[in-house]
Amino acid sequence: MKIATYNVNGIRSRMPRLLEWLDETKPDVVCLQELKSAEENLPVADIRAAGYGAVWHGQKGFNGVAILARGQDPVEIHRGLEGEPEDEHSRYIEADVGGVRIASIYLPNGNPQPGPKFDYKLRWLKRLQDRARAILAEEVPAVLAGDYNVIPTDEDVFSVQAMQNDALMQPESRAAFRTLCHQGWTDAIRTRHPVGPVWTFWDYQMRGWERDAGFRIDHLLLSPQAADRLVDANVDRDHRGREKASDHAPTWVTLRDL
DNA sequence: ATGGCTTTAAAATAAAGA
Repeated sequence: MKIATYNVNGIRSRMPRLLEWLDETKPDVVCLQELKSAEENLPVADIRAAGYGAVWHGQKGFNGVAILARGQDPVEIHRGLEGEPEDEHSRYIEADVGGVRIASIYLPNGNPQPGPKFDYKLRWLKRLQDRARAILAEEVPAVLAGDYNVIPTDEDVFSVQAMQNDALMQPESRAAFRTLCHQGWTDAIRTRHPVGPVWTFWDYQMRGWERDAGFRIDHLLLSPQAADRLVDANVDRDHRGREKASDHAPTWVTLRDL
């Protein structure tokens, strides 16, 4: 079972790339982020025509997450995170697909820091920890996949100096991500690629792709029951270099079938 | 320091991203 996460940076603008990637790589499950589309404008029919059922959590203008499943309809379990009722950002959706619990996550960016956006990011991380703990208690195979907007370590960024004041790599952001992992989650990419750069994002600005100036912020965290089945994990880097590409590349894990 | 891109929303610029 191949499970991928892909921050598309605007799904309507990215449809040619997304359909091409689905056709070439045929993932079983896809977690999308940054749909940037109101519910009524989502390309539901085009995705279904490509052979994927889906659950969607859209929002006009920005944010927005979805879970796609090849040849079946994901069964929605949860949408949004508890703990902040006034929070209307579409950043979390969770579903069951073929016996695996899947969450599609778009964590707040948090810039500029310090400031209210950074405070929101840290509160959101705390709320995610609470939900993740509840999922672990179910003792099921589960994958928390998405754009975490956290650079976990200095090895995960092209230049520590260039990014030192960025919300993505502040000690508080990293500590919260570490606390989440230490609940019992396995970082699939780092498990399969223990050292060296494995970028998932390259900035449109300052020729980020051409200079290979990237960082690793898209993560797939596996519950113990999923980690036991880990076969491989990687990034579809070449898709970042294509015409009209997202600034993120698709990132994926394969799990052994039961 | 702010962002030299890119997308969305909406009708010219502004917000947001990371």
